Amino acid sequence: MARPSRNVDKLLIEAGHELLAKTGVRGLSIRQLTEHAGVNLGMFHYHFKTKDAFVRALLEQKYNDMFVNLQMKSKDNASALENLRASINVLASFARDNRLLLVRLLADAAAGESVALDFLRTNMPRHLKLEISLIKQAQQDGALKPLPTPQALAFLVGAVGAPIMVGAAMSQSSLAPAPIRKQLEQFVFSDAAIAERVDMALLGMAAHKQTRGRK
Amino acid sequence: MARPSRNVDKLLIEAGHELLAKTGVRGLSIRQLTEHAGVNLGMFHYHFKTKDAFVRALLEQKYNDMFVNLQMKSKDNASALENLRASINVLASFARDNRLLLVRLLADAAAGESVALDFLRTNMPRHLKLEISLIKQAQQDGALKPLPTPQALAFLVGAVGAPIMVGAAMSQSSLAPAPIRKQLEQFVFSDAAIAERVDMALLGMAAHKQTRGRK
DNA sequence: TGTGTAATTATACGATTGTATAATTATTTA
DNA sequence: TAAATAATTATACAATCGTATAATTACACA
Repeated sequence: MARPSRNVDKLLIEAGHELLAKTGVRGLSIRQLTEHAGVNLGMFHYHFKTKDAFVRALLEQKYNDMFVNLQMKSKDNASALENLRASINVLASFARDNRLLLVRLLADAAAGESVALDFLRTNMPRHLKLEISLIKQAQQDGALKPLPTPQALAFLVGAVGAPIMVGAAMSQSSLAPAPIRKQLEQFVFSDAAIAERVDMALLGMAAHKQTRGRK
Repeated sequence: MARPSRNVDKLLIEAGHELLAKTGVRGLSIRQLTEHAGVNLGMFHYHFKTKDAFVRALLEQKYNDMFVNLQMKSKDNASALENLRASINVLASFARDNRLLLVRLLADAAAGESVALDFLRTNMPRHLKLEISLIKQAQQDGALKPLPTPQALAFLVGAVGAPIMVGAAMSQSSLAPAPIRKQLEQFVFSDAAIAERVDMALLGMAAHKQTRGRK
């Protein structure tokens, strides 16, 4: 190496993390990025060549940072239902902590952004695998009533996770005034609120002696 | 009027509805739009001036088309809980029927698109007002356990609605393979699946003699 | 039949985008 | 000290974007 690097690639990555959470993939402009990082425009192409490659690197790094701490270990001595409860709680707290990026990622994916779609396609199934098997196990145990897996998973994840995503989107888009945000923090984002939703969802999915008629 | 109109404005609106559901606000290009409508580029400015105005017109019209059929009438002789159950079912079926546009709208809003945000800010509260009051009423009746309103509403809407939105996004983005889509149709989108989720959610929120400890 | 006028066309402007590259700088090493 | 070379700069290109407008067309009506 002839000339020592000023590590502008790291500056770019850093700025990228800040901006991506605010603008999403499509809204992220390279010039805005380099300006924010205090770096020459040409350096972007020098290090990353294309925007897609950059965002990929960004997501990959964030993914590694985030998911290192997400080790889910089931206890063999506990029931499938209790393992599921614990697992969903961990997953939801994790989603809460990284809600800004997750909301962006989902929004980008919904908008058809291929980088975001690829990322989700590659990484999401891995993290839902455990939950799916626990749901099936708990159903076999008779602790949860037999539901089609897509329905069961969607219900559980929706009931617990959707409030987090919607809350995050509302907070960031100023769709909610300041006082509402405080309420969100306490009643939707807190560990207690998450645990409460998990309990309610599992209670709703529980096997009951008598199915309630609808309507 | 000197020269008879060929009604290109209606062609544009029609093409707009088709494209908006696929591309979102940001991804919608005027040239792509006029091309799709088989119309000269200049006609766009002639009729709508700006993209924002066009999208506003698009959403307004869609809104009128959609929400005409969404008349929610509570029955006085039924309990608040049963009124809530019926109301959520109607709302969810409605979301299911218009899921393509709704997903786009949410994604655009999450991306900070001001037209989408304005639309949601203006129209969403009106439709949730009834549900909020019914939740409070059912809680006073002792049918639902006392939860903070944001938590109760988010849980209910998330549990019932999130599966629809996620399913729609997955179907459209080819994030789900074809066989999975068939499953979605049956186990997530159907009236029966919706009703099942509503029942489960309300069951989870119900007042129970003894609160289950968590963990 | 000719005139007024609304609808339509072709074209252009300026801004912004992602990407690319030749020239210059600053350092290591021989 | 000179040569080699990685890092950095300034600048440019082609495409696309939303928006705008002068010129042309086609019809209603007097």
